[in-house]
Amino acid sequence: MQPTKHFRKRDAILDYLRNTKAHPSAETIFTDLKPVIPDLAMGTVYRNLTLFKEQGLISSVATVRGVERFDATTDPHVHFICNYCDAVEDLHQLQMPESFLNAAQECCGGEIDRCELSFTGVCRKCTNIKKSGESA
Amino acid sequence: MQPTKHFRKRDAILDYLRNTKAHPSAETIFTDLKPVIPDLAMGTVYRNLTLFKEQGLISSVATVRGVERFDATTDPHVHFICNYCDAVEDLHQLQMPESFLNAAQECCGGEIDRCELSFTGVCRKCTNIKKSGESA
DNA sequence: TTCGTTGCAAACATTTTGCAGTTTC
DNA sequence: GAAACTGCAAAATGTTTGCAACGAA
Repeated sequence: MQPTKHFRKRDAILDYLRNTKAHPSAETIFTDLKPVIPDLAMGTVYRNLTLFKEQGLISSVATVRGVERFDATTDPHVHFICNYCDAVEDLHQLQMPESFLNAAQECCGGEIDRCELSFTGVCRKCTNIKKSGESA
Repeated sequence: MQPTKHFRKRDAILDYLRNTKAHPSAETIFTDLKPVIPDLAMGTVYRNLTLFKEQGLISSVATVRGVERFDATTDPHVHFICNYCDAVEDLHQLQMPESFLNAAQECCGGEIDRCELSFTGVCRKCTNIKKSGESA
């Protein structure tokens, strides 16, 4: 059976997350979807985000200035967080060494189910802006 | 010149942080210090934590269930966060490979100033509790 | 009709802040 | 006395939730 034609907010939210690399906050999701779905409510965004997390469809990858950021990419990867523009980028190329993960499991003594690695700094774009500001 | 004898809240808060491995929240700091400093206010705790962060004396190591957790240990190290009891533990023994850090710097294109690695799971203590609960 | 989904607004929890009083030097 | 620090309470921020209305099957 075909999914209903009628627009379901839940699907829209998940689609949005699956089609972005920006690691958006609930607020960003809301703001971006609102023009498309005028009667969308923040409560719905939060409720569905909570649901998706429970279902393992998305994960919370960071909290930047007190705001939770989400990612629909399920395989573990490394993030870079910019202190200036608050962007959260993927560092796909980086792979955590297997031996390192094993060592972690070994020494924590408990059960590890997730691993979150974030580098913080100034992204390329903001570095350039800073530089041109200084030289001016 | 000797530091004043008079009790300064700021010092007490920093001392507290330097003498714990628990990665406490603002609330925990407040609750633990309150009996010792009865007229301590939450505002003071928050204000000083913000200050310490700016000065680089402490850092925010994680946000667990929406609550920020602090650490006065400045050298970068790995953390383990328990999903059951919300404990944040150090994994001192683990050292991130130098080559890995270099690769990160390389591929992010910007400037890295910090790196935060956290494993999430169930700590030894809570694993035991779960086990004894199941077998009972 | 039944159950899941949602809008709305109120409630909540955490953190920040303005102001006036206090402490430090 | 000037400047820094703090208590208090109010405000701001981000998130959750109760309830009634709505939608899908």
